[in-house]
Amino acid sequence: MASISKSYESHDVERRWSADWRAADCFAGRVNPAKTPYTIMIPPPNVTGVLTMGHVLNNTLQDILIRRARLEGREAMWLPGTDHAGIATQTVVERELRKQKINRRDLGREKFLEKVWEWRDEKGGIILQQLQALGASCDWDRTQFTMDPRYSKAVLSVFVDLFQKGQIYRGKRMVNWCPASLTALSDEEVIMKPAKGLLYEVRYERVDAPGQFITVKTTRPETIPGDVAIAVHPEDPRYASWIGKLVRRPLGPSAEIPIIADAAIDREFGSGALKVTPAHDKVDFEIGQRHQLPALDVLTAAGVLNELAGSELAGMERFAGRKKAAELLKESGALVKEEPYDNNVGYSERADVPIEPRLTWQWWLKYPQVEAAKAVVRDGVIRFHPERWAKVYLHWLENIQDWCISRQLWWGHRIPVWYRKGLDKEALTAADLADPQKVHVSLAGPTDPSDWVQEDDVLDTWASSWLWPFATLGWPDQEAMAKAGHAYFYPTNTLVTGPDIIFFWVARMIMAGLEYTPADAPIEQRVPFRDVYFTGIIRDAQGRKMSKSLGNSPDPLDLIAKYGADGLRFGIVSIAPQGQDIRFQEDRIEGGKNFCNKLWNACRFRQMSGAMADNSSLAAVVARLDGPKFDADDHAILDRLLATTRAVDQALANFEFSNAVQALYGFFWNDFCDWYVEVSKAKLLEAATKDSCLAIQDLVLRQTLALLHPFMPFITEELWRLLGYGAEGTFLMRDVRIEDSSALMTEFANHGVQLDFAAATEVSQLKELTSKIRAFKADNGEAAKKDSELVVEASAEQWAVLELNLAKLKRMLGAASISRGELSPNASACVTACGTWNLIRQLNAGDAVAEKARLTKESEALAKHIAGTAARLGNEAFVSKAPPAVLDGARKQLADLKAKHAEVARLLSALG
RNA sequence: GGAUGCUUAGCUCAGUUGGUUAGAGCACCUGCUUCACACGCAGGGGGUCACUGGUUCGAGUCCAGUAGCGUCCA
Repeated sequence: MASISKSYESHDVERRWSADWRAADCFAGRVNPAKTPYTIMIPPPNVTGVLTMGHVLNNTLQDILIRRARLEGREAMWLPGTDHAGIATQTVVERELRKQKINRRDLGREKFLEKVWEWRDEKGGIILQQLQALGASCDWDRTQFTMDPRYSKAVLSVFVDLFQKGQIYRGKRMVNWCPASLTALSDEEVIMKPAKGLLYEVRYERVDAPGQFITVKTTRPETIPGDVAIAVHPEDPRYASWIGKLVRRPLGPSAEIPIIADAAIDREFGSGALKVTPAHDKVDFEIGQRHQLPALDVLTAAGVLNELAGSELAGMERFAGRKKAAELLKESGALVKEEPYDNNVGYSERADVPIEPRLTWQWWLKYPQVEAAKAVVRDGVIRFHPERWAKVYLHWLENIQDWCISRQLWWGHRIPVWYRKGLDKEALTAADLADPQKVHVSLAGPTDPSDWVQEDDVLDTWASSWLWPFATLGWPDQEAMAKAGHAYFYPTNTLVTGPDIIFFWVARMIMAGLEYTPADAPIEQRVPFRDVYFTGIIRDAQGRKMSKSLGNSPDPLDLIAKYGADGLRFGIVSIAPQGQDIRFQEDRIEGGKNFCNKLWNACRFRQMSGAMADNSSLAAVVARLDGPKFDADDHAILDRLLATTRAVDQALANFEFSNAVQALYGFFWNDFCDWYVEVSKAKLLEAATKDSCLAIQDLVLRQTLALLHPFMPFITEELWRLLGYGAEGTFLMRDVRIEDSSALMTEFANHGVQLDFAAATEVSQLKELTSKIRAFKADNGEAAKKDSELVVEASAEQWAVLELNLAKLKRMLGAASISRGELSPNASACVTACGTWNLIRQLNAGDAVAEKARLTKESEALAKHIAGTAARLGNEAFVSKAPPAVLDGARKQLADLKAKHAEVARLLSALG
């Protein structure tokens, strides 16, 4: 067997196991009716993406769930893939092409798409390799891409189906227009940002009464040429006589526009009058509709003022146009005032430019299954963790708006709609759209393609990823579904994602899942997942969101190089409390690495301590235990092992990942390494106790490695092999079944090992004694002294306990001897209370004075505490109302305190 | 404006149905190259639990309000 090196070197270990696991096909999920499946679909990262800290957290958690499920004997399947990310990818490739002085429009649609595919084949999906470096145990052979031909077919067939069901329609409506990407966006893709702008007060002169003006306030004077009316509230007395009159538009081609009355007007804002510009504002558009007003669009798609804006503004970019418009209004005297104004401006999520409300033809989806989608979350068929996100989800569904699913892009699923040649797309009526002679909608396309023109638009990316949980399993193709094991792996179990895409993705997947499963199937079979775990957002140390532009996001690959994948995983999980945002601090990752090293060295110590015996199975290790010869430490460490096993089980069942990590860390470092391994050093010197002690170490290490494996897969697999727990060709990650605490106890019982759970009390007393004596030695500058002569005052019973543990204590206390003594009144000696025992120590005169002061202080503190407890017990209300257990606790506490107080008094008097 | 989360040690955070003297990691101080580990060991200091009021025998924990920070929605 290879010996274990002095420190853990992650790089080689990770590379080696990555390769071995892949070669042995350890990640594959296969249909196996003898096992219960456990499925996770990865939230597909953008194909343009690179690994961020958010991905590290999210995917580590998924890998923990998947690896744990495997260890529990379930058929785990984690399906990976990438999202074609319409706008993002198209933007990246366009940028690349621009460097070569190539414009997408010059290239043409087909050639451009070829370029995108080339880019994707060459550079796309790097993130999947990065996930492999992190140790993600995805079933890589199942990797999916939302633009794969088969997946695309699923997307388009859903479009056709929903169209046929009447859920999809085409309409000319106000959309969020991105003037940079030249496409419509859904409401969810618009980010509201506070902006500092100017509010312009502009006056419009009455046509029939020159010299009389009505003023309005606007942030967008450049759209004045698009004004078609001024609106006031019908009950506003200030304007009662104005309604129906005409005013002159103060900018752009000269025009006279009416003053109209509309109840939607806010009388409190500005002068109570609103300029109505239906082409450039959603509210104005609605007012325009109510009053049959035209919409004058003064902007081009790219956000440049057009000829309708008038010769002075035409050709100007919208923000320059705004400035110019203000100047022109000033010159003509129409600008009354200009003041700073804070408001919220919608930005395009992708292009990060202000969006423009714009009237365009788009495809819209009336969401299916809205009520059912509410019910499954409300009724707990799907459980959100933390639960509070359910409220956010339900609120969105309550106020749901139709989804604009068309995008004016090339990269994406081209909408399977064909228009009869020669038809004016912009002039189609609802009847036209329903007429198969004029509009053809199908997967296959028309049989006479030359007579038709296909829709240019593609679908919103989310209109493909909302099918992810089942389209990745071959749906709707029966043969592909059978091959992928759809019937076995669907529905999936857990979704791990960020709350930022609860609307984009989670809600839509639930609706799609419900829509595309048989309505008569049990509801548990129709939802796409049962549990949704929402991670927190990783922020930098200052609490800012990590972003490329701020450059405040560490590169996870650098962190892997520095701390190891396991260190990174362990560290990030340890700082990821349930559902709270996370402030990233690199020292926590360093802590993860240090823990790896600790684990490594504890195993190294085991290897150096004695020959390896049969570790090949739990039964084999347990058979080596010599139960009847266990001392208190043996009982206690196994007791703690069982408790830790239970704590981890429970934490994982509740998605409390950081609690699981904390339980393992505390157990292994403090209970095992700092205490049990230290007491082992004496036990290993005795032939009588050596073998059983080594067996206990083997047992603890075995169980700890299994419990830790989901969190730190590489180092645990390596140590598993090095310590002989698994034979060549077998893997901890694939071939091992983790035991829960009751299985461990059964195994112990089978081999005649009966744990004494009371031993923990004795051990905690020994720990207190040890710690007190060490503190005493440290106080006296004897911390490193190896040959202290210690005298302990103890009753016969107490001494009997100490005697059993003398060898261990001597070693840990640096004592040449520990003997029993009695305190006699003598100014040069005193005792220190060490839990149940007292340490007698010799003092010189000066130290005696200090000791007296110390004891006096302690006595006073005790007296104060006693008074408090006594007062509590003296309170009749407390005695009559508190539960018996609490009452007993208080009484016992008082008795203990009094005993301690008396003891301190005795020591004081002994000091003279 | 509505919703929601947070405020506990110098920092980042735990603290499960209310119950002894509120915990961890890091940082800090002291000592130690002890035959697994200095990526370590031992010892130590450090907290009016944001504020105000209420409920209760008892509040970090429950309720109401206030302030500050954050997020989502409009």
